[in-house]
Amino acid sequence: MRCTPQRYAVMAFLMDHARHPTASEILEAVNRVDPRSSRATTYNNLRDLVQAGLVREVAAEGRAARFDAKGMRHHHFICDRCGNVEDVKWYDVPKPASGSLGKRVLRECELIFRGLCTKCVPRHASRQAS
Amino acid sequence: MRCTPQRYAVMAFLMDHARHPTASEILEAVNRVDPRSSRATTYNNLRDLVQAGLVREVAAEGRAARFDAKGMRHHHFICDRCGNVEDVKWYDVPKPASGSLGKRVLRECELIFRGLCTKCVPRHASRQAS
DNA sequence: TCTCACATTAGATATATTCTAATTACTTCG
DNA sequence: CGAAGTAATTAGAATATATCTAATGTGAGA
Repeated sequence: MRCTPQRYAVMAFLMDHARHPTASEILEAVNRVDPRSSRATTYNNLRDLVQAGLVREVAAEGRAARFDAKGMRHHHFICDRCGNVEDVKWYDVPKPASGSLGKRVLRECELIFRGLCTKCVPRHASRQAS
Repeated sequence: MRCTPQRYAVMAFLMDHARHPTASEILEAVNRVDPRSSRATTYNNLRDLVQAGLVREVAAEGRAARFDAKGMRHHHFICDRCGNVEDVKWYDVPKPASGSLGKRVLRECELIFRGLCTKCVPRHASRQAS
């Protein structure tokens, strides 16, 4: 895999932003600076980077896929209210009772926390303002 | 919230199928039997059921949202190869070190395992056939 | 029965992603 | 350097997914 400017820009952006941007956000951000990159290229590059193991696609419910430079391992916190995905410091997780996984081969596991993020906690009592 | 035939059909289908179907799959399945239900209704009902706490939207990477009747709690196993989402018997997970969550309010947490599902293990060594 | 709030519907629209076919750029070889 | 082959990029079309709209249907209580 070559290191093209577009590919590099995608990777660089992901390394800089722990915010788990969507493909569109990445595309937009990359295009603000560099040789205009097209939608297709951004999606292609994201796919390639995921395949190469440099980037991870984050599991979340939202409609748009979110991405994450595979740096330090971490768990994820998803806010019930604003939908933001944030990182939570990694700690080891106990494996499931032997047997519950059957013949499956386990590669990794990750925790997903749900609740209210720091920004949304103060508004806890109030209804969804929007 | 009334119990309409369409809503009931959605719920019934989800209770019957631990397979985490997508909205389209639910729509299609429901329409095979009952008074034809429309896309909009299915999406509306899924949204209502999620809000009512009867159904959960599953966190996975795929493009289409997947749903899950909120029966017994369980974790999820996502196959690297075929993308299927399967249930894993629930067990309690240690809370993160106090402090890593900051001011956030934790509501629940769930584990996501990744690896190869029973069907895909035998083909482990081989390349992706498709 | 009448009425009103809630449900449903078809289809249009919006959003997200992938595909296609043509072009461009890098690398290797002469 | 220049030709040729391969990979990358591109614009826009096509597809998939989700939501919206406005009209219509339905059921419970007055």
